[in-house]
Amino acid sequence: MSLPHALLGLINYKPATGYELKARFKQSVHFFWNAGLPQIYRSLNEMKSKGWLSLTVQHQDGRPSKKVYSLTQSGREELLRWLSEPGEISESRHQLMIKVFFGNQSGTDVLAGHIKDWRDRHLALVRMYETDVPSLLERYGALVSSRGDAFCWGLTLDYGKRHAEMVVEWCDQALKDIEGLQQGGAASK
Amino acid sequence: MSLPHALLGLINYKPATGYELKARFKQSVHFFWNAGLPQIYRSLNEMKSKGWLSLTVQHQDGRPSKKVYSLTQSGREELLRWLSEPGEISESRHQLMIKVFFGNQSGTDVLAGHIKDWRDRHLALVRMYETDVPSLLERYGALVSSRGDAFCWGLTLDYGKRHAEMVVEWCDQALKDIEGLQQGGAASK
DNA sequence: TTGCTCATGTAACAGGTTACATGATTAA
DNA sequence: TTAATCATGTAACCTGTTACATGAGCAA
Repeated sequence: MSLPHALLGLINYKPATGYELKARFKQSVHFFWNAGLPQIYRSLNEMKSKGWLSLTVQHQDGRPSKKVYSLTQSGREELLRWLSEPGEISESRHQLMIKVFFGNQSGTDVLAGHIKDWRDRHLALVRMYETDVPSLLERYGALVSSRGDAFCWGLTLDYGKRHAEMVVEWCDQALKDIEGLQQGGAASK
Repeated sequence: MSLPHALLGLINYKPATGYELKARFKQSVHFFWNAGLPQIYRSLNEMKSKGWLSLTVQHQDGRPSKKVYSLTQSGREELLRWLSEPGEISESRHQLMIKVFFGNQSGTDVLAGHIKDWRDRHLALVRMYETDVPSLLERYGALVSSRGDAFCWGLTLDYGKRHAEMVVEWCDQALKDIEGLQQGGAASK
């Protein structure tokens, strides 16, 4: 369980409603984690009942009321406790790698098609990391920024970029290898 | 939903029981996907009721009977259909990156500790990809192997290794940056 | 007038994990 | 005699997704 802690971290920058939190996810950590609104609302309720959050209702004219959540002392403690805890090994469920693993059953043409797709998507991601994302982080950073925050966000950004680049390189090599296999020699029993 | 398809792929090499499939997962795709026994048994039942699998019960002396599943024609078709389908973008839920993102809230010492841990684990993974895993794949490959299968398995192996190497490199850079931040300049507002 | 943004949620379902239950064989 | 391996599963629970429900304001 970890979504509640991600929410604690975001709310700790600045109190927020569930709806706003959804948007903050999109602007910040959504490359590494995302969450739907129903799940956010559900989590906020649980967190409140654990005493991690306090709630202020803001009435608005002509719009639904806002439920603005803030961290309580106990919420702040829980966040720090979790952040200090050694992380669990994250399980990646990697659909494409399964398809690659069984690639001999689908045939190398199908396989090469998937890999080309994947390469394109990750190349686009690399571009995004280079152009769109920094400005996004900057805009988001403007809300609450300290130099330390910006530094940490930069680290995750760098990770995402390296990851996407690694994938592109792997795809290139794999496509070369497949070509070699198709031309070079018989690839059956 | 994709576990059933991974199971189809494994059974297609050779008929198997639920228990054996769990072991095969461990020997083959478990870097990219894993599954518990309850889930495997549940999936096998569903797959059978969809007509993808046929079942033979093998009685054994002094041991519980085996339920050996094989692919039906319809199962083979479903597997090929799924393998040809373009893959969904896999959502990685990356706990450590969340902790990095909020690293300024926990402090750079805690953060550096996590990253060191992670570096160690991935360095161990790199070593494993270099030594243990190839022999594992070979042993597994001996069961059913064709050159094409071995080739595809090698591709996933290469991906895993590249990934682990990339993580180690990122960790090294991040640790350097953190050090620089701690020495170089004030890291507050 | 069509669709987007703001703002709340509920209900049902799908997928994955953990705990519980059984019981024989075999190697340390 | 203790623990691991073989072999089956059920029940409960946690998490995440999708579909449904409401309703005002505003821009194209």
